[in-house]
Amino acid sequence: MSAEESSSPVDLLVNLASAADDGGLPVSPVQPAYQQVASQLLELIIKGMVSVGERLPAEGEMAVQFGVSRSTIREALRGLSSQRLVHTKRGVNGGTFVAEPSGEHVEQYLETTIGLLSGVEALSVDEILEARELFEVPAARLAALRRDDEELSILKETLAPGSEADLPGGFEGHKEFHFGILKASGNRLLEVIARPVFSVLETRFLRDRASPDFRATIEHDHQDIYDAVAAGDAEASARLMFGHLERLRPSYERIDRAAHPSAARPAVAAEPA
Amino acid sequence: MSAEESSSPVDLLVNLASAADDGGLPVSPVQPAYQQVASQLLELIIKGMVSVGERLPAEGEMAVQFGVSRSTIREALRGLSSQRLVHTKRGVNGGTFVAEPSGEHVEQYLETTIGLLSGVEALSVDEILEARELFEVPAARLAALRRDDEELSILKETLAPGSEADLPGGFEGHKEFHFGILKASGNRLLEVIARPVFSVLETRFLRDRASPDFRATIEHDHQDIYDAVAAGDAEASARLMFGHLERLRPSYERIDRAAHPSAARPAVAAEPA
DNA sequence: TCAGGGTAAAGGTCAGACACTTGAGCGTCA
DNA sequence: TGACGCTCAAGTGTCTGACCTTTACCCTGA
Repeated sequence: MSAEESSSPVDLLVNLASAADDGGLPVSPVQPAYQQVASQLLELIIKGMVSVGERLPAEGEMAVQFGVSRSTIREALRGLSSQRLVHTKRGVNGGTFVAEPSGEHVEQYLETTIGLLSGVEALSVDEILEARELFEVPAARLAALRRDDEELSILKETLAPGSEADLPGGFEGHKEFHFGILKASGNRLLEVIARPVFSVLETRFLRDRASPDFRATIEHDHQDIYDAVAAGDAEASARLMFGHLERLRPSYERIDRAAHPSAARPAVAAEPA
Repeated sequence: MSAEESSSPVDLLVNLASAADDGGLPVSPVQPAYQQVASQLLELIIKGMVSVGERLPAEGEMAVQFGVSRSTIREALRGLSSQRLVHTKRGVNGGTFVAEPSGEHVEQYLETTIGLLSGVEALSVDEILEARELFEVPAARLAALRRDDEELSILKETLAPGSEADLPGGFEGHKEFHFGILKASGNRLLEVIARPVFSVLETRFLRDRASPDFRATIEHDHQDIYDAVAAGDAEASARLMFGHLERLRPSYERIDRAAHPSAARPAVAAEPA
């Protein structure tokens, strides 16, 4: 209850007047101490005042500096570490370190959250499907223009027939192919964002696992897209990807019909050209 | 260190054999108890075994059920609450509640993380810029097709000349215009993802605030785009948005030149048609 | 030189206590 | 009858202080 005295022997304390955001109706007077501590540490990280890999003071030291107990510091730290902003190590030379941000963590978070958003009113399957097309069609275009030999050979691997046939539904190859396209697009932000969107659709909204001949269709599509990407034909890649996704669409639809009888806005996606 | 006895008087405990992911080199034998607890609670939430708004048992009760101390439970809870998966309330009828997932939280998280990713090797400004075009150009197209009257009038507001002229750089209107387009696109996932991408560019990579005549150019662009959206001309909207973003590009570039001398891959963005 | 044990720093966990918040119930008084 | 206010209890917030566990480093001895 007293992060007031920022006497900071170490130069960590910021004590930004936390009267910041009254986000609406419930005018909560003060934040819990652990939140204030977390906010201040977050500020330090975001503003780059502590750099990646750097060690924060020991929990006990921070407790003294912030004028709170070690438990409070630890609760603040848990929050940050669950956002992958810091990580802790035990033992001598252990401590709390500013984490190197990684795309994987973002993907993980997005997959969880998009899944949850789709569980409430906040997001319909149609929107996720549309977003997927918005991301993957340009990705295919970019992949055709930028893929290097290694990316291409990795992509080719995912086409290998039967190699994963034993997997439930045989959709692992499907997944890897699309991830390969995203990777070959050469835009890591696009990759980081599109992968969880794809994953949510696969893991949460795919009821009817592929029938044999539908699966053959998919594999045929993949082969065509691969050929276009390999040939460096951007527009063909985009067009084929669009066709592919449109063919897949019925497999995903009809899931949230009941739960979300939203006003069906016209489905106009990213048809290339 | 003993979340073993899932005797669950309440039907909450899942005790999924947490031997899951050895994520690489450091083969840590066991996870800390607070992480195990957090994982199990996360599982409950993701799988929908506890529904949105529902109250979890009191901290003390959970401590008994999981066979750990209340501090451990609280640390686990801090992690979940910092991911906005739960929130706590004090007082009678207080407790820990499964949070309603909201797009705002995702945006907040994405803005932070994309910013951090761009601070290390993981993401270049070019990639962010490209992603922005990938998102906003289709958004303009969709906005032209779907915008309703309210969205249109809100969008019009952001064009009001001089109303925000006092703001630093006068870029608030700029921001609101682009957010308005995203909203009018009618795809909430696209909106949630594109907004933080925009924000990162604005807040972290915009050094030279607009000169007066450059600002005039921007406002002119916005007016044109608005007209196209209002007219329902999808392709014109997309084309104009593309041109607009290309005109803005130089303002963002040249920031990470030194830090990221990455192999400049050909910049081929989402030119419409 | 190298293996082994000791050591100390730092996080992980626990138990118990008290403070603060807040809704609900109850009673009093106008 | 209704509004105000008091009290109570449940539950989170915070603190204290202790002990355990992990682990890099150092020192010793073969």
